[in-house]
Amino acid sequence: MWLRDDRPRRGAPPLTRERIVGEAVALLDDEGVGRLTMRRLAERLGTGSTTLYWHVETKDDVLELALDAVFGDVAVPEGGAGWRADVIDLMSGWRRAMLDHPWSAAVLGGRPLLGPNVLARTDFLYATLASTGLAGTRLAAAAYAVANYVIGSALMQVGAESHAGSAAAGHLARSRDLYPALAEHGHLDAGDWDAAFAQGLDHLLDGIGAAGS
Amino acid sequence: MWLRDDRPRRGAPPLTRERIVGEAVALLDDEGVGRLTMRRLAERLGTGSTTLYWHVETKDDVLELALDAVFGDVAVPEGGAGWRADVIDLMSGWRRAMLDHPWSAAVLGGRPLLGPNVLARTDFLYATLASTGLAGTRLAAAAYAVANYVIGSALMQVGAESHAGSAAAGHLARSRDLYPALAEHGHLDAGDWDAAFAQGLDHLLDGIGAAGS
DNA sequence: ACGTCTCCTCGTACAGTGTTCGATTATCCG
DNA sequence: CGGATAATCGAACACTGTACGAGGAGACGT
Repeated sequence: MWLRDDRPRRGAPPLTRERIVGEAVALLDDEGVGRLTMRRLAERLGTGSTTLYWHVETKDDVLELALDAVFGDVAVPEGGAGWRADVIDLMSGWRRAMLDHPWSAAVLGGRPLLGPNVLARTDFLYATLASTGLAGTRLAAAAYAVANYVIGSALMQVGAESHAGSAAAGHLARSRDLYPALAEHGHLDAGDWDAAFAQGLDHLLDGIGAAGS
Repeated sequence: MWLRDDRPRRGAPPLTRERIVGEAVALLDDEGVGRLTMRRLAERLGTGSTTLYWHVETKDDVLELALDAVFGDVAVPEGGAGWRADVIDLMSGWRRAMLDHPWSAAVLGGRPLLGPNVLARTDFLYATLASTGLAGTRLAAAAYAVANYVIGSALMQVGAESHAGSAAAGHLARSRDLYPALAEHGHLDAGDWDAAFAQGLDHLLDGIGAAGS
């Protein structure tokens, strides 16, 4: 997908890959991943559905492009505020982007993240973490740990919230005796997601900081 | 889904929910999530496709059940080896289960994890982490952090490996100047996933241990 | 023995899906 | 103006999840 070639052809056509992706994001935001259809997408763009296949190889391409577009909204910090603040900054934005587009969690699975927007932010993460003293494989592992944590967090939160207000709470309460520890300390579903995310990230960065110096 | 009722009826029928789920897992392992079809699944079971809908409400139910079945393979440690070893033990098994069934990463997205197998293991995680001194919301956040990390790790690894041997490496090399830090320290794709996972988990547990005491 | 009821199976059908293919138009270069 | 090339489109195909209603099989009360 990211290997293909899409240089602008002659005479800017009214239908571009950018327009397709933009409308796809809007459609996904409006109706969710289950309702994204080539025909529906084309309708919103005022074209025939098969026309899309001239600009895009497959529906999966649209999803991949839309996903990377979401990460394009993540602000890359200016840097210089100290590695820890910069990482927290970047990762909070990353998480917010995923929460603002909940379908991104479903699209993420089993797919390599190779879009330019993702790579640019990953690169910043590497560069920032390098100033802890980590390097090479150990740096890569630390960067992956942070990225995996934020992605997992957003994923789980989206999943839990998709169930909000349902009978899940009652279900958990009913099986109180089956899951005693869970019942005692409270499932996170009703809790403060932001604080939990910040705390977990703190733990992880504590560990990384200790390892780096 | 987990709220519904499936007590055994009169006279054990040859087609049970368990058999359906078992065959679904086998089919997913064999051919991947894109090839799971009600008709194909029914064929492997020797029944008509619409018969499945008597045992299962929707195709999504099959996926959810299959997903929880995967987590049923995760061994719950005996406990008593110390909280840290126990957590590492549980989480390594969790990760291995997801890597052994790569489709699970794709199924996970945007879905709440409420299956009994997941809950039982989450409960163990809570109970084990409680012995660090954490409790209440702070315990829940720590548990979520660990779970999110392992899920994110498996997710990313599956995604990266699904691309193995493709032109991705060449693509990254070609954009060396765009992503300098990434190029310098090496992407993880070719690296040692197991070691990276262990190191990241170490970092996280270091941070949690320091907070708990 | 018989009707009845409940569990379970299945064939048919429908509305929709992603994608292919060939024909058709629009737009530029020489 | 001719012709190549960029872009659009309609029709068609194989396949999807699922609703619906018709049936079969065995247990039960009488």
